[in-house]
Amino acid sequence: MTRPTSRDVATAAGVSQATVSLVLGDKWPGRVSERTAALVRETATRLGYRPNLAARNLRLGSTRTALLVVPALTNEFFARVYTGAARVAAEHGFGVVLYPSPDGTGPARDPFASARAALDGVIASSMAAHALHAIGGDTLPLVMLDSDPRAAGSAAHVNLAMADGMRQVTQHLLALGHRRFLHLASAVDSWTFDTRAEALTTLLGPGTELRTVRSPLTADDARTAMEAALAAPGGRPTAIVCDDDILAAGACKAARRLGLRVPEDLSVTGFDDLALATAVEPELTTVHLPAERVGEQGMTALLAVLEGTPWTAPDIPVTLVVRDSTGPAPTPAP
Amino acid sequence: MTRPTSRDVATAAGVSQATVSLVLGDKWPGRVSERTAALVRETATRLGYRPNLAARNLRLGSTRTALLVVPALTNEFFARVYTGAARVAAEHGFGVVLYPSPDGTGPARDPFASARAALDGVIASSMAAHALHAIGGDTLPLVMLDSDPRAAGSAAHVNLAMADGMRQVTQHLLALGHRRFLHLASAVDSWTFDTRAEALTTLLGPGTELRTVRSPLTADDARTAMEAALAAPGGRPTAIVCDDDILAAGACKAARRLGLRVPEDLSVTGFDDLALATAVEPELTTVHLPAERVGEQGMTALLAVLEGTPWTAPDIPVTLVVRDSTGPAPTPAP
DNA sequence: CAGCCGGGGTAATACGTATAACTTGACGCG
DNA sequence: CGCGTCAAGTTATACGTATTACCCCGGCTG
Repeated sequence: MTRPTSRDVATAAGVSQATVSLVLGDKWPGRVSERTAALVRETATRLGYRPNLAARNLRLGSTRTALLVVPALTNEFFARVYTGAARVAAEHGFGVVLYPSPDGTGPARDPFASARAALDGVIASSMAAHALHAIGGDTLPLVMLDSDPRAAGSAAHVNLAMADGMRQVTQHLLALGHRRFLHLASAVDSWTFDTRAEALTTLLGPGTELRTVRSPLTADDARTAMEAALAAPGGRPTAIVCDDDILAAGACKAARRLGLRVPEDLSVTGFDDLALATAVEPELTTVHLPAERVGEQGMTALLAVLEGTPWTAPDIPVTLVVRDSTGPAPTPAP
Repeated sequence: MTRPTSRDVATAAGVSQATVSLVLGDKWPGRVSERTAALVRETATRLGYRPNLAARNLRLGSTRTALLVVPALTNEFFARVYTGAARVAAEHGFGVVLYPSPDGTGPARDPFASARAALDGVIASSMAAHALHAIGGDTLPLVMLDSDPRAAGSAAHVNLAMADGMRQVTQHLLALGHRRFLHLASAVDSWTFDTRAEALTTLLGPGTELRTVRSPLTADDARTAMEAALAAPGGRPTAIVCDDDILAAGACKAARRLGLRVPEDLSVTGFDDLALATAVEPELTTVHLPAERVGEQGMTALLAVLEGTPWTAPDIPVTLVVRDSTGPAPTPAP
């Protein structure tokens, strides 16, 4: 009643276990005759044979499995990163296993144990890098996603052109005449967000004003932050740059609650281009981040590293998608 | 430069490999003295020893790993199912690996191979059941999520009380005076959606009218379907029941494009209670589905099945959350 | 003092696979 | 005719762990 092994197949087919292994591994240029090969294959399927992956992994010393470390899968962005990584992995006979909650709600246990499998390498989002390091994940081949290229030593990097994304946002808003900016920034401490903040600061020239509010990436926080910011003295901002579509949607909603129209009175931009961006009204002007491609390139990079090939690639380009949440700056009425 | 094995630890500590295994496995009631145990542990951490999971799995004949088969992780609902399953799994020393694209874009290969690890059991969403069967996954302990309890033979089931959810929706809308309904139904062929459609049909009494449009679960499809439905002759519906929040959001947007106000002219309800539901305006009246609990119970059920315990549990209750997208039926004006 | 017991450990083994090393006929060629 | 060659397999082994069965020795008991 137990699963058949390669030896069972061998016995049933009247050959040796080695032959079975050779046939099923497609390793028989001239080792096995076509006749016996066919016999072995037929027997294997007849018995419903499936190789024991644990045994194979042990023998080969490699599991063809990568660990993807991300903050939370419920964030559509990371779900898409996973999808991309898993696709490339599958094309190369690899699997991807997740470690989604290093700082989240789950029990913060050893990912290498929770993976329940030996790992060949790790792909880690910078937003979970601290957990990685605390655990000793740096003993495995490592690819970092969206992390500071100057840090992290020898690890391969896959980065989005975040600074350029912010440049596109800024230029778009400046061209529309905006001068008073509010940056709804993520409270998460990460290279990604630092880079954006820095880019925004340097790109806004003289004659402009920038206020920054840091908050967690939830719509509620956006609302609270907005109310405080718009009630502040000294003239309210006309453009709100958000680190995330969720924040942007929250900002739009908060604005309307306060009696402001978007985009007539207030322009709002986001980041990510999630499904949410086109579900809300007005549809969000936002920076499209090709999340799947991040996953794909991350896996590609890891495969290269595993082969010993040095890997490097330019930042993944991002593009501003102009929709309905931005418009000309309002003329300073009464 | 290669990873240390338990034998390396043994040699370094001056004991046998068996002792190392005993100590690290916490299997020493009186087998090993406290002194040597401490020595072994110290040596292990000093060398950075990590047990080879492949070898352990082979030896134990179990990997403590479950496969979760879902349609797509980018659907927030399934991401949350995963999260719940992974949490319970981790509490029991189990891991969860995903097979997310049986009918999606990815290469539809053998999930048991793509998992790259021997599996102890499978948790499968009904929306991917066909793929499971075609592959032979029924040879493993199986838990079905939201599938027909009468089918699938002996497999354990974890179901949401979908019919009751639809009942709450219907009663809510009937109480508001609605009599003309449009059901934006999912085109996916699944017990989940069939149950809802059936419940809706039977719950709507005489004197009511129901039209049904089946479409994929995307906002764009909702829009198209809406335009067709509202332009149809014979009086337009006043209540739109959607199988999904994404559809509902699309329906709201389409309505507004057609010059109809929600909820004054048209009431809209969703299903799932995704983050989207509160991000859009008006916030959606929708049926809250505790997705994490589905994952948790799925994993709990699988653990029970693996222990040979028969498992059964009542349907998971769902609750209608009334927000701003539903209101009294408009009085039939001119 | 012999026997026995139990604490503290070790040697040996099996899990199922992939592959290197070896074997065995049959055959071609000098 | 003898030897190298080659096709077609087979035998043997190692991967790293968990666990069973065994061993040794000091002390207690009768």
